[in-house]
Amino acid sequence: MPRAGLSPDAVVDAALEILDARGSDGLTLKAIADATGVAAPSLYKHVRGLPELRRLLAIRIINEMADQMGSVVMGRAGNDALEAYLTEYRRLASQYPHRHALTERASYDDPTFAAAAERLVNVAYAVVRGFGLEGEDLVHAVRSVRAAVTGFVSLEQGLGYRAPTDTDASFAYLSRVLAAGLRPSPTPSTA
Amino acid sequence: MPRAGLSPDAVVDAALEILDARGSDGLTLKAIADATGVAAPSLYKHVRGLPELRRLLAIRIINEMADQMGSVVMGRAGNDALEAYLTEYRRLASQYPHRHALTERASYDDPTFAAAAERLVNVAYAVVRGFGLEGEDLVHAVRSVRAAVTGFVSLEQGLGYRAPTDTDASFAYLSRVLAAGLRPSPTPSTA
DNA sequence: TCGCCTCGGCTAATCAAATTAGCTTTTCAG
DNA sequence: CTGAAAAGCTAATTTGATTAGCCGAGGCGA
Repeated sequence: MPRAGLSPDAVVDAALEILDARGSDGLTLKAIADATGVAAPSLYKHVRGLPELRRLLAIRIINEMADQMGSVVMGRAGNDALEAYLTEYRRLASQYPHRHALTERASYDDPTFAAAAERLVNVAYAVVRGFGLEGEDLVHAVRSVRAAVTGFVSLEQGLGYRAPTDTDASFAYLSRVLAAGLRPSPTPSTA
Repeated sequence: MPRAGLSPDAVVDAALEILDARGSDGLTLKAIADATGVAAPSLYKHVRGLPELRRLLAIRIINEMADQMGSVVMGRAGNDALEAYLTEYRRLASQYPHRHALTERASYDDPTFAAAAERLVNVAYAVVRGFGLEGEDLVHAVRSVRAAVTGFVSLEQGLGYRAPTDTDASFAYLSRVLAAGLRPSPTPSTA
């Protein structure tokens, strides 16, 4: 029997496909084993177990997001960049809803994960910095923007928005609120 | 052998305690059975299965949230109400992080669930309406506020905020951005 | 009060998935 | 060419969900 030629990365590849196709509940070692043409226990040669695999998967997803978000934002500034950031974030989340779900509540201690998360967050910093914010306000603004967009996506994917009102319009509204809020002068900073 | 005197409600009671204490992963029928002094299969006399139980639990949690949020907001208006709404939402989520997590991605078709969700959303409507918004803008604004606050809470609970910057201050910042954004006149509505 | 029927609980059994143990066979460095 | 580590495998265990089918408790009408 020839070897399957697996590797931690290959396992994560397969896991990602299964996550996209069957969701978080469908992401089982059994399913991954079948998909890679290997017996379930063999996966342990590449990955410590399911929790570890989920962690690796989250890292992969976040890194890919960072790449994608970074490339979309690049070459833009100010409102244009913010708009692109928000839109692309939402687009990604709706294209890969299960990735977003897996990622959303991820909270790992591990440094590799932290590094990936930092890359992603840095895109937001780049965008928000373009609004002339600095210091603490910059941090607050980044957190606010990320909170708003991730929250919107979660609600949109969950049951969130039942009213017949157009969701795109709501997103545009939120974008305007954020854009307006990020102007350094009037609103924030002074309570 | 005396009866345990269970009921669907009692099962949900026990489930809620276990959820709070051990988190979503710890929420197993086995654990609930032990906690209620009954054998696991007996639970099926009250609940269709784990998925059903989770649904009932989500309904319970959302209804309780609606009660609590409603009572906190009552008697307040405008910025004061918004502030109270946001603060209480965040407080609840941090007091019961696992409830928030269970609830966040809940998406059930069932009408009872929809009713509970509507009660909760209505609190937000009450708050936002105080800013003089109507029609579509009202819906957009409610969605924006809910997105922002749930997103903030999720990020805060996940790994979200690693920077040393004070999280309370960030939340206050977000609150200001929202309050400013809800003024009907300038910002939104016209793109 | 008595007898019956339903309901709530139980035990036994099945199934699925994770995980562990221990064996075998590639593979590839030397 | 050889030996050890790596990568698979099968067998076995564990845990939890769920199903099947049995049985007593107890409330209620006659």
